[in-house]
Amino acid sequence: MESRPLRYFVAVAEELNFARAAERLSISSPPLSRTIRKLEAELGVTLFERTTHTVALTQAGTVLLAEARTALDALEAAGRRARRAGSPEPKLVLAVKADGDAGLMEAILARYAAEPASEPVAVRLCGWGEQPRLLRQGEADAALIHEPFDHTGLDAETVTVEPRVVALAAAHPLAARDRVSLADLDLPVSEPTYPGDLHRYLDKIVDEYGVRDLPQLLKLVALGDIITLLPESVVSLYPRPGVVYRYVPDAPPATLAIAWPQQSRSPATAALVRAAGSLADPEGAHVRRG
Amino acid sequence: MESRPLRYFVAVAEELNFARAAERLSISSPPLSRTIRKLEAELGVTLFERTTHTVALTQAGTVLLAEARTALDALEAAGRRARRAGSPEPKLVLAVKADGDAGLMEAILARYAAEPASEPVAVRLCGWGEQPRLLRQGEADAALIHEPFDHTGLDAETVTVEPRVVALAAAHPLAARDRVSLADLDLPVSEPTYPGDLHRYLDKIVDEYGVRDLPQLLKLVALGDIITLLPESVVSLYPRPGVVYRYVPDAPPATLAIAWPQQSRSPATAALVRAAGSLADPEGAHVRRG
DNA sequence: GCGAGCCGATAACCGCGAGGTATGACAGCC
DNA sequence: GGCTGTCATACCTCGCGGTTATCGGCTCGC
Repeated sequence: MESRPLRYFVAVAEELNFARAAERLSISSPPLSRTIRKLEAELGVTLFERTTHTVALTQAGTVLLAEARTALDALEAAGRRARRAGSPEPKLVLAVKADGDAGLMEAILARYAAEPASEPVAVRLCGWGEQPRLLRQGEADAALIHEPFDHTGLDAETVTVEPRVVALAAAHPLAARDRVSLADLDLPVSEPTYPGDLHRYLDKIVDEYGVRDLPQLLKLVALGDIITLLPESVVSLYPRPGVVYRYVPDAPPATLAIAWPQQSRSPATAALVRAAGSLADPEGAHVRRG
Repeated sequence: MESRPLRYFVAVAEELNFARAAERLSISSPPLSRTIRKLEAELGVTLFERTTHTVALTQAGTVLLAEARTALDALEAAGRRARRAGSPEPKLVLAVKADGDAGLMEAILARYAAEPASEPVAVRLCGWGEQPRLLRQGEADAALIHEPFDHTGLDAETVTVEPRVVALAAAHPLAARDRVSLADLDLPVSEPTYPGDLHRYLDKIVDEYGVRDLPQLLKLVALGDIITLLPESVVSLYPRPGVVYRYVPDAPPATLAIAWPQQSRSPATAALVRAAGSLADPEGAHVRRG
């Protein structure tokens, strides 16, 4: 199995249109068409159901799309990690969403610096939920990230668990109360599978309003357009005139984890994980693999 | 990053000799040499420390070797899984070492057949510890395997936990006893990290005597050359005149797990895992990911 | 119901780069 | 000091991945 045909296949599978896929790959469509046919022949399987005006994935194609993505990610990761390992002064790259460190970054780095296996650390700031991709593609060695996220190919360990607050417009009726319950908030989330629901809820807001970061999100809160649950640690970082924060004791807490690529067994990464893990309160901490 | 240079790199890294690597790849050495140099240039990193008579991996090379192996495995897996998914009647492939199913195979398959999402199952017999590779390279969808094994890229769930017996030559002094303790056996294994030690111990025997399966191993036992710990379930499967089995209550039990590739979320695989997992005794069962 | 417009497949051609052979440079060994 | 074994270089060839041009067929609009 070669990588190029798989890359081409992924492009077509994502576009479901040969012409657009070819453009995206910066080639013309004939070689793309040919390559896909050759791939199908090699696998002995039809990957696309084509009529003249529609392209659809077959069952085998659907399987291949998922597999190909992870394989190509692994390929990229191999190159990136080797490059970094050979750089004159290899640095450990720690990916963090801005202000997504629960205020623990300094403590983690300080503890890490005291470890014998420590190396210089470069902090890489990234956007909402970008961390898994960065780890999988070898652009980062470790990441601080809030649960839940897709653990595929990653190992993770809990760093800290924080209470939740709700961000409300100052004029909101509930703002008068000292603390509020989940039921008061009437969010479109169900209790049992809650963390995932909250994720989806945030995704919807991100889609709908196009917000890219916390300041923008809080602006919407101030305008009274939305309310949202946040980890306690953001309260002191984002004082906003029109926004009040209230504890939600019965909301599932926010879990911050440190994650790293599963096959990475480098002493430096291990030391960083140890440093972050040692901050966790003993009973709350646990390892989750996968 | 392309797959071909990586394949070449792995060959050289494993042979540590360009000529032999070229032969293994069925090419001549100049294009190999060139490709490696090009790869080094692309990564901006030297992968091998070469003198005229020795080739050694650099730090970056060591990192790349590990990463490349997993990436190439993923590539193979993509092809194999797509091929199987597209075959006229896709079958679920379950890898098992012969007699490594603790006698549960029939029960698992029967339960599975009752599941709504069940598909035909093909059992693939394999050798000692081959299962992880089969899963990673896409040759199997699930595997029954004894802990411990390398969980990288795999998820696993405990199926059953069995007591250990020791296989002794009939003439062995301890054969007179009804049950023996670990201390009596004087095996070169330490208690706390035991399962791994047992694995290493078996590996050593396999290396030293060239045994490939249980009958051969039991022959050595009958001859009095070795003693070995086994799961209880093999006792009734391998009655041997010169061999007696005795319980070892204080030995760590043998844990049989069902494992599957981490990214595999196919309903059929999930149903098989469910079927196998439902046989586990509730308190012994747990999911281990990674 | 028919023509215009898209879209994927095919054909013919081209150039790069992967592969081969021959040779060189160099170190260690009898 | 030749001999052997190693990796690198030089040079040639040819296949394959790339392009442009063209075809064939479905869909949609009027």
